[in-house]
Amino acid sequence: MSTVTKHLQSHQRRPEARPQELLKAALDLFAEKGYSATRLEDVAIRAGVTKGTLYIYFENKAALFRAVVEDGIFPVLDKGEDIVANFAGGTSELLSYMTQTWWTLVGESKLSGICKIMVAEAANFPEMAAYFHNEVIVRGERLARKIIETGINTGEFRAIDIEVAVDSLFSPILKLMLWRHSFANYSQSALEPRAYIEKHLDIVLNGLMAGAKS
Amino acid sequence: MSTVTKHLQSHQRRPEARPQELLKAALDLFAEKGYSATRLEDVAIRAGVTKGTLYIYFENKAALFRAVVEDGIFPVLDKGEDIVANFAGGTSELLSYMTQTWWTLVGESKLSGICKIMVAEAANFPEMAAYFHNEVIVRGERLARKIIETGINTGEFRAIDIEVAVDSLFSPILKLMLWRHSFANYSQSALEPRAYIEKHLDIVLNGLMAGAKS
DNA sequence: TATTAATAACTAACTGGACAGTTATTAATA
DNA sequence: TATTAATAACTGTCCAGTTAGTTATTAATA
Repeated sequence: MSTVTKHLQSHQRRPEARPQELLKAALDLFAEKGYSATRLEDVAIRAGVTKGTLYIYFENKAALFRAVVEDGIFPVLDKGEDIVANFAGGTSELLSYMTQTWWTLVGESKLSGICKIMVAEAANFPEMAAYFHNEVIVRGERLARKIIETGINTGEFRAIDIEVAVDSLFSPILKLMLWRHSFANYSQSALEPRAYIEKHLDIVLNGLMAGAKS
Repeated sequence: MSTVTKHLQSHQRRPEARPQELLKAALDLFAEKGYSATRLEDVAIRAGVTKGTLYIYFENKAALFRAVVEDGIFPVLDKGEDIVANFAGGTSELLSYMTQTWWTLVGESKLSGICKIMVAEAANFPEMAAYFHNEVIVRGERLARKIIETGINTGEFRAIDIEVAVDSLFSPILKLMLWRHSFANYSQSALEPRAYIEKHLDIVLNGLMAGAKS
């Protein structure tokens, strides 16, 4: 065992850039493989460093994951809250705009993988699950509720159960995100996500029954 | 290291009962922890045997999981196909009956955990994912399609996109199943699943818009 | 401006625990 | 007594987290 090890390569030192590069690599791998199956060594290699370096910037695997969530999802929620607070048009238009924006910023991006991870690993990492639930899900649901409440208050929507309406509207988009990271290669859909979302909104807004309006 | 080991206990030999007991124990643990995080030793112990015995009855972990799926879900799909083939009433009633039956047989049972596992691990176990997709998801979707096609043909439903309608109707139930095994402890719903499902069907059948019928 | 001392970014190699799968041995049962 | 269910102890591998050692970079001093 040679204690005198040759270090053949010289390594750039860029302490400002490392955290973001590690977060990007981590998001890629977490989204692809899930939490447990992602190896920190792979994350490090993808970011162009070794595992030891990763531990300089992040305390442990859980802290890295938390940082990925905060870095990726919080800005999207901020944006969503901003849109809802400032939107001028009708509630149906807001719903359509919000879901399409969500799809662009989350569904299409690697962030949609976070959602799969949380469903998958919540039972094994209760602390992580509680954090994600409180910081992301609750916040997202509050946003959705607000939209539907507005629709009911303006008389645009019927006075249905808001909790259920939130899920009737957003569960298919959740499914779309989950499928992208699970069965995408096996289930070939005839539709693009954006068209799918529009058709879905049409169904939920206007109903399946013949004789329902427009 | 004593090669001469004392075997203090005497062990019952019940080769007929073992497989079912192992399947039951495996379903419990898979549903609770997921696929990777479930240890075969724990499955064996819960079934009252040791790990070596498990390997007498199942070739490996993947084979055990496959057996759990076949043993648990195939009978439910059989039953679903039977119901659809023989139902007499209207399509809305059939939808309601099917979703409630599904909830009783799958949602409420440990089987709902299988769904979570597949979403979670599909990317890491492509063979398992392909199998599950072809044998369970495709079969379930075919069933759902048939119901909606019937509704359109009888004039009960509008001529909407069937693929989208299937998801508009069933995604919230999927969400209910996934949540049961992930965020259940954090998100307290005001509604029981059965009431939730009825309200959801009301929304999708009749629409969210004010002025849509009944 | 050239030299050198201090700092900390970074690496490579290690540790320890976990777990899928194997096997030699024991003992129940037909 | 022959068969085989069942066990206990093992092997090999994987991986999060640690640490001892190396070197790029900064800045103080000559």
